[in-house]
Amino acid sequence: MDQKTAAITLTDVAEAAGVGESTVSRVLRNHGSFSQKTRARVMEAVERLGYVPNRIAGALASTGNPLVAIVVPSLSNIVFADLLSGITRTLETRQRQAVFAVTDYDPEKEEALVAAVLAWRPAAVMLVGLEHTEGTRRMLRASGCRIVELMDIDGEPLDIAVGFSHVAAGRETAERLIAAGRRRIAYVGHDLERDRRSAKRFNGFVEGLGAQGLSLAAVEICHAPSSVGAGKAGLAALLRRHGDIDAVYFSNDDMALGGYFHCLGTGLSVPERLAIIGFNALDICRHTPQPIASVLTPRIEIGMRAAELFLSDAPAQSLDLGFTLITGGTLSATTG
Amino acid sequence: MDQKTAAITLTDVAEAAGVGESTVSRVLRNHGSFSQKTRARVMEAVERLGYVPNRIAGALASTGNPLVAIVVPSLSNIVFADLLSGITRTLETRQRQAVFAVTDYDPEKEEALVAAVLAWRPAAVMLVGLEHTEGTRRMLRASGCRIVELMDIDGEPLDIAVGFSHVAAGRETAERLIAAGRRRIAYVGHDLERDRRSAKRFNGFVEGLGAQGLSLAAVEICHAPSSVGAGKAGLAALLRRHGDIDAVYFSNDDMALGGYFHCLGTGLSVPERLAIIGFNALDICRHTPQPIASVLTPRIEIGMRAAELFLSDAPAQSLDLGFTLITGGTLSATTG
DNA sequence: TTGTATGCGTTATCAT
DNA sequence: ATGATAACGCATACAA
Repeated sequence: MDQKTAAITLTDVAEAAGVGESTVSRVLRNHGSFSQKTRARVMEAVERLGYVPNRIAGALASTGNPLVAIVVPSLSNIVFADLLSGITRTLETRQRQAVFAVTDYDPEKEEALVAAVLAWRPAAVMLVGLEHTEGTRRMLRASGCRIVELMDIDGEPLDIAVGFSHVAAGRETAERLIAAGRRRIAYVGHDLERDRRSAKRFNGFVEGLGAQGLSLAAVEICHAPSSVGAGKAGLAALLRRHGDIDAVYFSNDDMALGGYFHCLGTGLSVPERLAIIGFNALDICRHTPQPIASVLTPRIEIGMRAAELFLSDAPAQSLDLGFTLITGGTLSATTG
Repeated sequence: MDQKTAAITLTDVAEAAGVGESTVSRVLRNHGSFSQKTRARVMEAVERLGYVPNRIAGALASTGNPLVAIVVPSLSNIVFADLLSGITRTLETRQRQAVFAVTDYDPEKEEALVAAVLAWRPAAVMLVGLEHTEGTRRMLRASGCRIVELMDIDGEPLDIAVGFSHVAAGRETAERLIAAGRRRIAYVGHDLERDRRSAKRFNGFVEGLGAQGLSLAAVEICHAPSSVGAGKAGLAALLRRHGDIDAVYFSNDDMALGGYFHCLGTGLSVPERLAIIGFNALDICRHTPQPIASVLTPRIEIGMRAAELFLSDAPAQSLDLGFTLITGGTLSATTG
C-alpha cells in the first residue's frame, strides 16, 4: 500500500528527458549552466512524470542541511505559538523546513529531544531560554550547528540569543506599581522551578520593590503550569489570607486574566481597590472590559529576527529586543 | 565554524570498537543478533566518541521514513496548538519526528507547503480539514504516504479522517438555543471563505433553525481571522442595528469571548437579555465570571487518535470523535 | 554472531 | 553545456 507507485527519481526524469542526471539536478536547482532547450525538456519530463525531488537524498549528498530544529517548552501558551509563527514565516522564504518538538518544561526531556533533533543534522537548533542541562549544552556545542536561544538574554548564550531581560521586566513592573502609589503588593504565580523565565521576573520584581524599601506583602504560588483557572484560584486564596493588599503582580497574562475574572465575579473594584498587572500582553487582555496592565513582549519579532540572524549567518551575539509596559486599565487608570 | 569537528560516523565507531559497521548498526537499533560483549564495546565507543546517528542517512538507506508532516492553517488559534500537542505527544513515543508548516488558511499556500513537505518523503502527512485544492489532492494521492485529515468528517476523506461533524455541531447549537426559549437569534462570525469548518457550522446552524421554522434574525461577518477584538466589535455593530435579538451564536470562542466582554462592558445582562454561545470550549471561557456556553471539541484526543491510527497502520476510515454541548452560564442559566 | 558489499537518490567534481 | 562517477552515512541482504 505504501509504495504502490514506485517513487520516481531523478534518474527516471533524466532518462525520460534524454539527458544526464547531473543536468536534471542543475536545472532543478537552477545552478550551474544549461541551455534553455534542455531546460525545457527537463521541465517537461518533470511535469509529465510528476517528479518530486527527494530532499532526504539531497540533504545527505549536499553539505548544508535545509532542516531547522525548533524545541519549545509548550504549545498551550500562545507565546510559543507566536514564536513558532515568527520563525516559520521567515524560514519559509528560504526553503527551510522546520522539525519541532515540545519539552513540557522538562529539562531532561529537552535533552532527549535535542538529541533526537540533532540526529537530523539541522543547520540550526532553536530553543527557548538559556537554561539547559549540561548534557544538552555539550551536545549542542559538539554538533557544530548554529544554536539560537530565544526569549531570554539574562545570561550567557551558547551562540545566538534573541529576546529581552526578564529580570528587567520584573523590576520595571515593580517600579511602575510603586509609582502608581501601590504599597501592599502581592505576587500570584505558577511553577517557578520549571519556568525559569518567570522565576527571573519574580526575582527582578522583588529586587525592584526592595530598591524602594518595600517587600512582597504576600505570595501565592500554584505548582502547576500557568492557566486562567490557576490565576483565579490563586488570587482568591491570596485575598482570603491578605484582604488588605492593593496590587497583584501575576506571573503572566493567563494568570492575570484569572485574577481579573475573580474580581469581576466578586465585585472587587479594579483598579481602585486592587491593581492587576500581568505579563505578555495577550490579545485577549486588550479586550477585557478594562484592559489588563501588562508587559508587551515582541514574540513574533523575536522569532523572525532569530531566524534572520541564523539565515544571514550572523556572528554569535545576544540581541535585546526589549519589552513595553502597558498600563492604564487594571492599573492606575485614575490613580496617576 | 560549521564543521569544526568533522562529524563522526558509524564507520568511526566501528573502527574504534574494532567491529564491523553492520554490527554497530545492529547494536544501536537493537535489531538482529550480537553478543553482550560486543554490545558493550560498541556502546563504549559510542559514548566515548559522542556519536549521534545520522537519521538523514538512515532514512535514505532504509525503506520507512520516520518523518511525519503536519500542516496546519494557523498557530494563533489554540485549537491547532492542541492538535499539534496531541499528535507530537503520540509520535514521540515511537521515535517519529514531526516536520510542520503553517498555511495561514490559504489553500494555495497549503498546496505549496504540501509539496514542500512531501519532498521529505514523510510516512504520513496530517492536515486540517477535508477541503483542499485539486493539486493538493493529486500530490497527496500520488505520494503513496498515509494521509490524515483532521478536525472534520463532513465529506470524503482521502485516506484517514479524524474529527467530528461541524454541520451537526451547528445544528445542535441551534436546537439548544431554541430549546432554551430563544427566538430572535443572530450570528457573529469571521472569514467564512477561508475557514471552511466555521462555514459548515454556520450552515448546520441555519439548517437547525429552519427545521424549527426559524431563520437568522441578523448576521454580522468580520472579514478577518477570528479574534476577541473582532467578536467584540461584531456584536457591538450587530446590536446597533438589531437591538432586539435575544441570542448570538459566535463562530468560535474567541469571537464569543469578545462578545461577552462587550456585554460586560456595556452592562447588557447575560443570559437574561442576551444568550451567548460559542464553539471550542476554550479553557479561558470556563473561568469567565459566567462560563461561556460552547461546544467542547476533543482536539487533543483528535491529534492523539490520528497519530495512533497512522502508527498502527489502520485502514482508511473516517473516525467521529464527537463533541459536547456545554450550556449553562451565558445560556439559559435560569431560563431552563 | 559478525563482516562485506551493495544500494538509497541526490549533489558535486571532474572530464569532455 | 553536459555526462560519468564518486561521495554522503547508513541499512540490509548475503556470506562467513
